[in-house]
Amino acid sequence: MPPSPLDNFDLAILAILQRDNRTPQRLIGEAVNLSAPAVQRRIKRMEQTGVIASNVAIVEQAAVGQPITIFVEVELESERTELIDAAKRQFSETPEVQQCYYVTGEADFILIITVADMGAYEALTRKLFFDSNNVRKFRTFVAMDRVKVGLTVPLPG
Amino acid sequence: MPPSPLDNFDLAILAILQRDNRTPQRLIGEAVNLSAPAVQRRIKRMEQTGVIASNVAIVEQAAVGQPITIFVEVELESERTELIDAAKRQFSETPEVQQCYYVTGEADFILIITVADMGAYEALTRKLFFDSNNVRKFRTFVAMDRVKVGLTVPLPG
DNA sequence: TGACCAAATGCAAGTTTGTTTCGCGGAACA
DNA sequence: TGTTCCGCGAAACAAACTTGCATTTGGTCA
Repeated sequence: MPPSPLDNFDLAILAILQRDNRTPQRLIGEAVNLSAPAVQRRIKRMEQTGVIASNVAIVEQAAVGQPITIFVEVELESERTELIDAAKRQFSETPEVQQCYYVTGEADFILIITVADMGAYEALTRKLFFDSNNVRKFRTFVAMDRVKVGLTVPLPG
Repeated sequence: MPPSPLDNFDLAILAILQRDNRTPQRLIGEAVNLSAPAVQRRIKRMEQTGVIASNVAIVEQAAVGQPITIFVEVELESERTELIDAAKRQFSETPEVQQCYYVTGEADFILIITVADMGAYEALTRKLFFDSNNVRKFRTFVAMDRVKVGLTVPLPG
């Protein structure tokens, strides 16, 4: 069964939910010219097929005492599959690692880290990088301005 | 007016909403030992004070034809304030630029870009970097695996 | 210590929103 | 032309959210 394609109604609904997923279905319906139940069915289907991965509240990190965002490019010593997987697992399990990508190019991983202060970051580098004997080197970038943040995907239409 | 501090109830509520912001307030109340209206009032307050920045649906980018994620480190020619601001503005306005950070270190900006294919990325580089006469150089990393993605903030407690 | 005030709570009623059911109509197909 | 299959809208229904109010809690000051 091919994942049922999305039509323009679905895309229009997604565009709204991506901005505010608590918009009442009635209003969504008015915006896209559909009845509320029709909107509801489409949302449900997109949730079940994984088009909508989740519904979450975005927390302002400064308000919960984690104002600092840091990027790290990590380069490993060995790229043996099992070591890569071990690294993925460790990064995934670390709460301060907000995002982790395995990439091509001059680095192997790119991490986005959220911490309270530089001391916390320093402690984290020890745990994640120095205590690992598979990290060749890492480069740190400290965010001065989170110019644009989100997981919004550009939608056709 | 100092931003009213968050107590353990608030943090517990945030932890839940960060995972699923459509959890019924009744269930949140049971989880944190509070009545539903109390939960509702706390959520409302955190929304008004900006602790909760927004409520959004997370869209699976592959499902909407944008399967490729790319990192770019951008280094500018000049760091004059007004040129920095112009760059911030342009990156912010570009839908394919999902995230943009102004950073310290060997680069000035780090971008996370979402595109349909490498052709789209190539076109975007032309528009964003080559057509700009203030970009000294940029380095590209293509994500092979989005190991961990989200905007979840680690919460104390 | 004791009285007062502010803030937050729980309960219950009222309102909005979300969900299911049902019958209808159009498109694809034989 | 008749049949089947989907998806729609209207209405009924269920669930969640919201508000008002009396009460409790915690802290301050005489």
